[in-house]
Amino acid sequence: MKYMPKPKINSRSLLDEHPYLRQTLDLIADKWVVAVLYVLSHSTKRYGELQREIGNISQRMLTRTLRDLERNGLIERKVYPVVPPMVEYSLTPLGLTLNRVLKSMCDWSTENFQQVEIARDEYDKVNPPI
Amino acid sequence: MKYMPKPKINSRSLLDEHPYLRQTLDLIADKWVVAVLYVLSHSTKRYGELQREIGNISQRMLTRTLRDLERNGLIERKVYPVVPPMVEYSLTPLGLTLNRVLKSMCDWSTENFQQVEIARDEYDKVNPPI
DNA sequence: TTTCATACACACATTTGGGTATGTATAGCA
DNA sequence: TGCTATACATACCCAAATGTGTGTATGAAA
Repeated sequence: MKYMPKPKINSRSLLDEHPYLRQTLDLIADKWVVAVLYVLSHSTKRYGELQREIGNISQRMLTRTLRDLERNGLIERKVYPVVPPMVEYSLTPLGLTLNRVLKSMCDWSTENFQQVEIARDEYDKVNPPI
Repeated sequence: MKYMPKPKINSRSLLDEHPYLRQTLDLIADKWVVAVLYVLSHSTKRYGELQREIGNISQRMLTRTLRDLERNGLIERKVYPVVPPMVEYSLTPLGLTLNRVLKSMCDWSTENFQQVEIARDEYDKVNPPI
C-alpha cells in the first residue's frame, strides 16, 4: 500500500475553540477534586466527615484539595472559634453550578462502567500484561 | 464558645453508594484523558492531529493515554500498513456515551470559568502568595 | 545518497503527587 | 497530672508521573 498523506487543513486546536476548557480541565479533571465536590454536593460537611466519606484520602491531599477549591471560589470554609476546632465546608453558588457535571459523571458510572471492565479483560487477553 | 460535637450518623461513605463512581474517577478524572476524548468526540483523528489539536501534550503522554483509553474500550485504534505509518483513532460506541459528560464540562467552562478567575484574584489579595 | 515523514519505543532526568510522622492549641475528663 | 479530641500546618521522603532526547523502519522525493 502506498503512503497517502492527509491534507493538513483544520489543524488549529479544537481545545482552543472553547478558551476556558483547558483551564477548567486543570481545575476539575482531578480525582480528589471531584470526590470532594461530590460529597459536598449533598450537604455541608466537616473536615473529618469528608475524610471518612471519601475513605482513602490522606490529610495532606484533603487539606490541599480544600484549599485549592476555596481559592477557586468553589467551596466556602467556615471556621468556628471553638476548642477543639470546628470547620465546615460547603459549596458556594459557583460550586453548585458544577452539580450538572458531577451528576452526569455519576450517572455514566452506573450505566456504563461495567462495559469498561469487560473491555479491559478482553484487551488483557489479547495483549497479555508482561 | 463551647465545643459542641455533631452526632456521627450517616458516616458511611457517600462515594460508595455508587459503586463504580470511584473507579470512574480513576478512569476519566484526568486532564489528558478528557482532552483526548474531547477532540475525538468531533471526529476520527490521526496521532499527529491529536498532538497538534491538544497542543501541549508530549508524545509520551499522548501514547500512554491512547493506550489506556483503548484498553478501557473507549477508543478504537486502526493501523494502516503503510510507510510511513498511519494510525487512526476514534471513539467506540462506549466512548460515545461519554459525550454528555464532556459536553456538560465544556458548557460549564464557558459559562462559569470567569468567576473562578475573579475568586482567585480575591483570594490572593487576602492571602498573598508567599 | 541524503533527507523527510509518521508513530511510536525506550532510556534518562526531573518534577510532582502523595504518605507518614510530628507539632499546635486548649477545654474537659479521668 | 496527664490524656483525648479536632483540624489542621509543616517537614521529610519515596514513588509515580511526566518531559526530553534519541532511535527505528522504510518508501519516496530531492
